[in-house]
Amino acid sequence: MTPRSPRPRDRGIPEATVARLPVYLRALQGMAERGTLTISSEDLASIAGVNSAKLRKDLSHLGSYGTRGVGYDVDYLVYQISRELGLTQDWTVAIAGVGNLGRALANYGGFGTRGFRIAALFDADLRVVGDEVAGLVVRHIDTLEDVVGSEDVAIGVIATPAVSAQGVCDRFVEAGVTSVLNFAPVVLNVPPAVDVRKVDLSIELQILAFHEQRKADGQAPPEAGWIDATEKT
Amino acid sequence: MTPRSPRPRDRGIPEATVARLPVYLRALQGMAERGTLTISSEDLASIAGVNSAKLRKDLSHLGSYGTRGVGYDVDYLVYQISRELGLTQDWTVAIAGVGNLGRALANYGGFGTRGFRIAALFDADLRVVGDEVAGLVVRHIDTLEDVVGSEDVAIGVIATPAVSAQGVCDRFVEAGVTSVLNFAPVVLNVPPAVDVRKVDLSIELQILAFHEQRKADGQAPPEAGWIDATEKT
DNA sequence: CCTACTTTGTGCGTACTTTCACAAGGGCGT
DNA sequence: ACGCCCTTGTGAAAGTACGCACAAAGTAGG
Ligand SMILES: NC(=O)c1ccc[n+]([C@@H]2O[C@H](COP(=O)([O-])OP(=O)(O)OC[C@H]3O[C@@H](n4cnc5c(N)ncnc54)[C@H](O)[C@@H]3O)[C@@H](O)[C@H]2O)c1
Ligand SMILES: NC(=O)c1ccc[n+]([C@@H]2O[C@H](COP(=O)([O-])OP(=O)(O)OC[C@H]3O[C@@H](n4cnc5c(N)ncnc54)[C@H](O)[C@@H]3O)[C@@H](O)[C@H]2O)c1
Repeated sequence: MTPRSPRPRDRGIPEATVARLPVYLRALQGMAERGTLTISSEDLASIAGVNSAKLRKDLSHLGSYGTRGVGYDVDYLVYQISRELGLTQDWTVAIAGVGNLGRALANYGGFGTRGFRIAALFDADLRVVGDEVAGLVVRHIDTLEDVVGSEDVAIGVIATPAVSAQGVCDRFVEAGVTSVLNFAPVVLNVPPAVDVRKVDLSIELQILAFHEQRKADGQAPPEAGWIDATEKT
Repeated sequence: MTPRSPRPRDRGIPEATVARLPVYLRALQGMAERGTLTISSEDLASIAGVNSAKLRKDLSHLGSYGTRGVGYDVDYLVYQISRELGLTQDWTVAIAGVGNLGRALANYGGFGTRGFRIAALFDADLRVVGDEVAGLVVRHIDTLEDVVGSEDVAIGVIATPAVSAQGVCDRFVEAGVTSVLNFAPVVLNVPPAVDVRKVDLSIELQILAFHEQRKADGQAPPEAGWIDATEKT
């Protein structure tokens, strides 16, 4: 039953590790651009804002790609992480809701450069449908099923108002999309085979407010040196 | 040394709980608008997309605000969570970087309604400085220190390009801001007394890609029934 | 007042995460 | 060819988080 024929790495990479791999990847790509050939776990961890033991353990889930006494080959590690994350192929993205946020997303260049191709924009508002945004013509939401099928959309982005989000999500799912990125402030209900990730700015602000209040309440919390700000999610 | 005079709640609320309180709060506010007076942990958990035991344990960190056999009083719980999160006061927010994203944020109405007042917009581009966006005149980034001081800004939002982010962050911190929400794809370095939360769309997409690849590789992962999509952060 | 029923609050086992600390591996200088 | 020194990879410990299952507490009805 052990299907570990090609690579030594295990099937099960911890979720916490997966969430950090993109951070390492970005740091490594920066190093590569600057011409660095190898990097130690200590240095990379420092750039990525994590503990070096954590970094090593994270990377150990992919395999033994380091060289003791030397560190990691930057290019090789970039490749391994990219492959692990599924970035050696391109992914097709569709955005539903072309308002303030949807437009910002569509116009953002940082996606395409990382292997995410925005293939379609949808909106329900007839004043918006037909507009050209970021080189794409906004389609009517009712064509979602057709387009998702023909364009082979893998990831659906929801940037509609909250009330419409569940409906749009259902349509994405019905059309075969199994990954959804949700910006609307609602909890989406999906079948278990579908992954949903949410980005919720109000929640982020509220978490900050909580800690801000704590600082004000008590007193100055203990201090010592500088730390790196990583996700405290 | 036990300063637990007024409320029974403990000083230490788990981070994971804090991150969920805003979700509960939103669900409860929806209930309140619809005129619901009380709600059971089971029902609220279902709406919020969490396990009911988890919900009860989360709420128990604030105190014993439920009534056995009945549930929780919606209005009372809204108040308690709001107070815990520090939403009984307004928080002043400043946004640095008024590009695609900064504009979307400034124009977004969902902040003000939740006690977050956008007090200032900053940009470095002289073609942008002076523009009116969402009723505010964009100020030059070099006035940041003055404005943050006079407006008593508590939260700084960074929506500049990645290269400028650390510099802008440093200025916020120097000016006394101790909470930062970062949209730029870089790891910010801050003193320990400062909280940073990041929103990184590329990372979210890459995490989705990872799971998408897994689905394609192996087979449908084991599951059963419908689940609610909560943060898997 | 007493019984039946509902729902909270939490003790406890399990699983995941982080961090420490160090043996083992590998390069490099001599 | 050898030994030193650096850095990885990983056991083990400590810290968090989760979710089951149930006693306790409260409501409602007779
Ligand atoms: N703008 C922000 O900075 C921001 C911040 C946080 C959260 N959000 C959330 O993101 C979402 C979008 O925000 P926005 O500011 O872009 O809103 P918006 O009102 O500017 O845009 C929403 C767009 O969705 C379209 N739409 C409505 N129903 C639709 C449907 N059923 N199918 C397809 N399209 C539909 C509308 O026509 C509109 O163009 C909202 O849920 C909002 O709460 C936005
Ligand atoms: N637009 C999106 O949907 C999106 C998505 C993901 C991430 N991001 C990130 O958010 C940030 C902003 O994205 P954007 O699309 O709005 O970029 P943008 O280029 O449209 O806007 C950036 C703005 O920041 C200003 N700026 C540059 N240097 C500055 C400085 N030192 N001080 C103050 N302002 C400065 C620029 O003048 C410009 O107006 C970027 O880091 C980007 O990677 C954006």
